[in-house]
Amino acid sequence: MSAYSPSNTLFALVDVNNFYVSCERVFQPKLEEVPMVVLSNNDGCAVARSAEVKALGVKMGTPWFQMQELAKKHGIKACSSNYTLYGDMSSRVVQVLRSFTPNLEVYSIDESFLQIETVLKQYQDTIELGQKIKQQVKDTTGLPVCVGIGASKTLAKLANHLAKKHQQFAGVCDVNAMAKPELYQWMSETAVGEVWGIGRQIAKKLQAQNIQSVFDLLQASPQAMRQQFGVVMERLCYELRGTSCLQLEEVAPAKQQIIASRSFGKLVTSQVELAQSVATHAARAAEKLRTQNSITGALTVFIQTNPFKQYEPQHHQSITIPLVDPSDDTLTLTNAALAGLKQIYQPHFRYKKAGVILNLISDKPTVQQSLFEDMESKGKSAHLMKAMDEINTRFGNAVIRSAAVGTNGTKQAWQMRSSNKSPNYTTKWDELPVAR
DNA sequence: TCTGGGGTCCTAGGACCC
DNA sequence: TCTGGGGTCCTAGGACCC
Repeated sequence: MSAYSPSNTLFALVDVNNFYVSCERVFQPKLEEVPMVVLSNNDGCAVARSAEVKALGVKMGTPWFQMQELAKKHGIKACSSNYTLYGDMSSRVVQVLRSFTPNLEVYSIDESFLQIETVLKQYQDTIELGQKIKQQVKDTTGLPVCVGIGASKTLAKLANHLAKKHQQFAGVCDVNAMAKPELYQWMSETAVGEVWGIGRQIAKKLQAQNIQSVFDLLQASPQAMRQQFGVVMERLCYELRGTSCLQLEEVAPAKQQIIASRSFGKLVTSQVELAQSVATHAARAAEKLRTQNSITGALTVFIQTNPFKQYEPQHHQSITIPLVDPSDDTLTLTNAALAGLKQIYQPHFRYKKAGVILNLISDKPTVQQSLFEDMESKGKSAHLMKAMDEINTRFGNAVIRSAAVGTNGTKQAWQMRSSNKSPNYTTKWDELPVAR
């Protein structure tokens, strides 16, 4: 049996180009064509770049002070961020998209997935639909978007990337409608690190085994990828092959945590100053908590030194304070946070950041896995390999959570548990021949 | 001198119960 | 039949996303 069912679904990913920059330009048209960035809190670093600035090779997150020279040379303008404005623009975009289909997932502030196979019959083809969406968003909100279409979310993401990068798509790309050779060509020209879910670390490991392009990854065996990188990677491989594993999430799942944190404009050493900041964060977090009608059963406080100051002593400390009675009360949460701070604070360090995390109450089961390989390394391997073969032939691709082998002197027995992500084969004893 | 602020999921491993 | 650490909860931390 397989956890992955084939489907004929078609996803469209609609993504606003350079979202924060584009929002600023809607209200300041004179910034159109001007190379510009939007800066983070404290005007620390660039969190959005215009196309011109990207073309200059400026990376996401580049500190503003590091690009002074470049800015002077190319006339780069900088804006402080205005998240209220961006949030408002975001909901306007979503409103337009909903007029195309109710089957929509708001994935982030500037991206939505649409399930489009049912809408399609009103249009000549997917490209026409994509262009309509693009035009409609532009006319209504002033924001430029690109549309990527594919048989899975991951492919829709990839298509969106192609639409953004390559002029000839005119902002709309459907990898599902493409002939295979053409798709493979694009895939081999796209670095594996561009795939949704492949970050820096994994990309590095993949490249080390000569998986450089998206096409290379497509060729790799999902099972082998799972062994090395885990179940998320396996899912991703199937997604790339056009088997959809990630569903549209039309209703946003309840949040599991709420974070309120800030960097300091300058380094802080005194407990009093830290306490002021922690109290502010606790209050802000409590406010967020109440607006979504939840309560918290535990609260985490953390303080950190500046990781960029390599030669300064580093201190990352956090503590979780359980609340006897789950609460949403500002005073209760603030007091708990301050009590936590008292326990982790150490003088002599220069702190850069402080924050509060609320852990929301949920009935989600915890997931644990331990691997055969690990048990083997603990010296239980004598008969484990046999047991493993046995288990594999019987249960195929079940995710094994733990396994054990025992003996009564003449017979071997094994026990396994699967994870709760796959069919639950809980405890099961069986006999194996004794190995010698 | 100056380097964001949110989130998610998965895995490892300790502690305690039986 | 009845093997032997398994069951379960919790926390920390790494990887990813925008």
